[in-house]
Amino acid sequence: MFFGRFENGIDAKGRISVPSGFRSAVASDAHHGVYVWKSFNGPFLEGGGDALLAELAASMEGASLYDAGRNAMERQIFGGIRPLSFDSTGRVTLPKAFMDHAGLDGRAVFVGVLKRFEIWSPEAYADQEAEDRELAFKSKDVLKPPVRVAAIDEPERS
Amino acid sequence: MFFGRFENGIDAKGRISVPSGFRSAVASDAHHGVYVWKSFNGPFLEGGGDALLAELAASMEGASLYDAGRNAMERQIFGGIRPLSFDSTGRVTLPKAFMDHAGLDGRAVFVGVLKRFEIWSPEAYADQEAEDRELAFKSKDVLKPPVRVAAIDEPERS
DNA sequence: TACGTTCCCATGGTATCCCATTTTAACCAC
DNA sequence: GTGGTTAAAATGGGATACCATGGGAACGTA
Repeated sequence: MFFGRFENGIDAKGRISVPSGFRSAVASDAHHGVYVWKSFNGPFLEGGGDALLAELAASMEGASLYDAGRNAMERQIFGGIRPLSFDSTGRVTLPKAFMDHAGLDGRAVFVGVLKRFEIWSPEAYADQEAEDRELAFKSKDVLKPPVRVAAIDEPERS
Repeated sequence: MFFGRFENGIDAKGRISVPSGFRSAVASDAHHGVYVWKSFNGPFLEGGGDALLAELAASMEGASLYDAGRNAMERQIFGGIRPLSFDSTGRVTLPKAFMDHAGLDGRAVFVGVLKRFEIWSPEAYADQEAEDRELAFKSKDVLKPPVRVAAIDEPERS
């Protein structure tokens, strides 16, 4: 499970430390690292561990094998997934294309959303957050979370 | 289940003893600790155990994985949650950002509210309590609680 | 040769762990 | 009820390990 917001630096080689809490969330996986892809939902990256891949595969089961939408989504998601390995200090190297997609430059924000996590540029995340606040408020009756959504603040350095 | 009011100290490292009754409430959880987040509802923290987390996660089910409202709410809620682990004596260390949100400085009040608990600064809690007492009194006929609301007293040292 | 990628080691800061002490609460005997 | 004994809880501080980050060496490829 991935929790919390953390902002870390990206060095000249494209390396970034994965927050330690995120690392321990995938510590028992066969793959010593995380799977990351360009979100087709916006200018950010998504990622997760072995468990997430299984869930994504399962969520495709509903549609027919040759449904056009399913195939498009499969290509988008699975075709674009890159397994990134941790180095000895827990960093991964982001492919340049990923950084371009998310507009990353120097720093990045990790956001844990249980089974997944997202990687945003600090600027894009600030914008998205404002939108999220409104959307979450509108959706609160549909999703009925046990806590009320009202205010949000800065991600912290990990 | 979390019950009672307890006031404990926060040391220079940001550590605070979780009341032993609260610890035993999550003793059987997989996570040896509690999940805490900044309340969306005021200047205090909220927390709970695995059971509460499962309830939060369940409230997200039903919407498509990429429903915009769900995504927004996931980022807002889970992005703000931090799992805090107990040390060998049952303390957790509060992130600085959390202490700022709740205005904590030196001491804090734990309030058990069944599935959840709240963490207040003693001053903010005193204010809130005065308000609560009045509100609870006004609402007693509307809500028809099975127990009578009459008097409230000091939080005890745990 | 020039460049990119992958290891490897070094460092400063922070948080975690461990041990010791104090305080509080619970229990028992009288 | 009183006093004393014991166990549990809360607190304090120092040592240690971990985290995030920077840079260099080795390797492969264009």
